[in-house]
Amino acid sequence: MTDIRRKLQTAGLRPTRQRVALAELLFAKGDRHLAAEDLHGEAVAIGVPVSLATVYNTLHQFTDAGMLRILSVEGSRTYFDTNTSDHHHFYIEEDGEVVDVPVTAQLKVENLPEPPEGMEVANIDVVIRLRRKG
Amino acid sequence: MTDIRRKLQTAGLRPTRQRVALAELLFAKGDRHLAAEDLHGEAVAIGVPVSLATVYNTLHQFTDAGMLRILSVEGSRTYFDTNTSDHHHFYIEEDGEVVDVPVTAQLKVENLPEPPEGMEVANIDVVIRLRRKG
DNA sequence: CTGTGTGCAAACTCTTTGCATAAGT
DNA sequence: ACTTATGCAAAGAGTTTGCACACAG
Repeated sequence: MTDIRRKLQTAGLRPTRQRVALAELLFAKGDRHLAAEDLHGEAVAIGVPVSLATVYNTLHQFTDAGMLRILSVEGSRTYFDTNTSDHHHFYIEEDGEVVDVPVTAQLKVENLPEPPEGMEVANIDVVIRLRRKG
Repeated sequence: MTDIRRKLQTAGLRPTRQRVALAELLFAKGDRHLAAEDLHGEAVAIGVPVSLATVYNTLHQFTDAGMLRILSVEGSRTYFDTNTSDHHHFYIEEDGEVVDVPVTAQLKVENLPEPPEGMEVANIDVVIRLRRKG
């Protein structure tokens, strides 16, 4: 609670009603991947009538502050990930659902190539696309 | 030429003027990643006045036929990849540009986790996001 | 001929923006 | 008070769709 307010302060963001509420939703229950509309729905559901535009603003501010990451998955919607450390994802096309690869899997990427001149690696996304067996 | 027509036939697609022209653009020069508007621009540039809607239709038909793949990169635009085999990408955020990781890099993904019950791996996308060194 | 493909324009979805109002310090 | 955040509604980008006309087999 107060640590959420502190977290926001540190990021240079005023701990407004909306931002605190959204941050609580995002960071209370471990790793989450969600789109703006999902978060908006949750906020409204618990009686925090924030606007969708503010949810978008807030998600981007949190991303700029390093509190969230944007997932590399195709599709029209942008997914934000509350886990900003290096980890990887299953992606189920049919449902557009994203699931963490369990850390216990110890998935490793080997022989990482040299990036082109003047570039450095920002991060690595591994997306394992799944389809229903049949 | 005729092999492109055959390729289309095999996929159950009539080799129409537009589809042949688009297929030639796509598959003539090795691996390419492009968005619908890019391909549309190229077609118009060489005097094949195909409509954007047809380019979208065609790209999806080719994808369904396994001739193209959709890339897992975030962002508003959908990128299609003419290389459908397992290979990986650099993604330069600032430019929205996608570059193949050279095959010589021999990048390997190890300890691939078990997919959840009833699921199988369709493919694996590794996106190495780059930023300008500074 | 018959059925599929194409093109246009309109519709749609997700996201961003401008500006007046509200809230934080 | 002063400044930044919020909300609304409108605009924007990319993509999809419906339907009349055109073309391939």
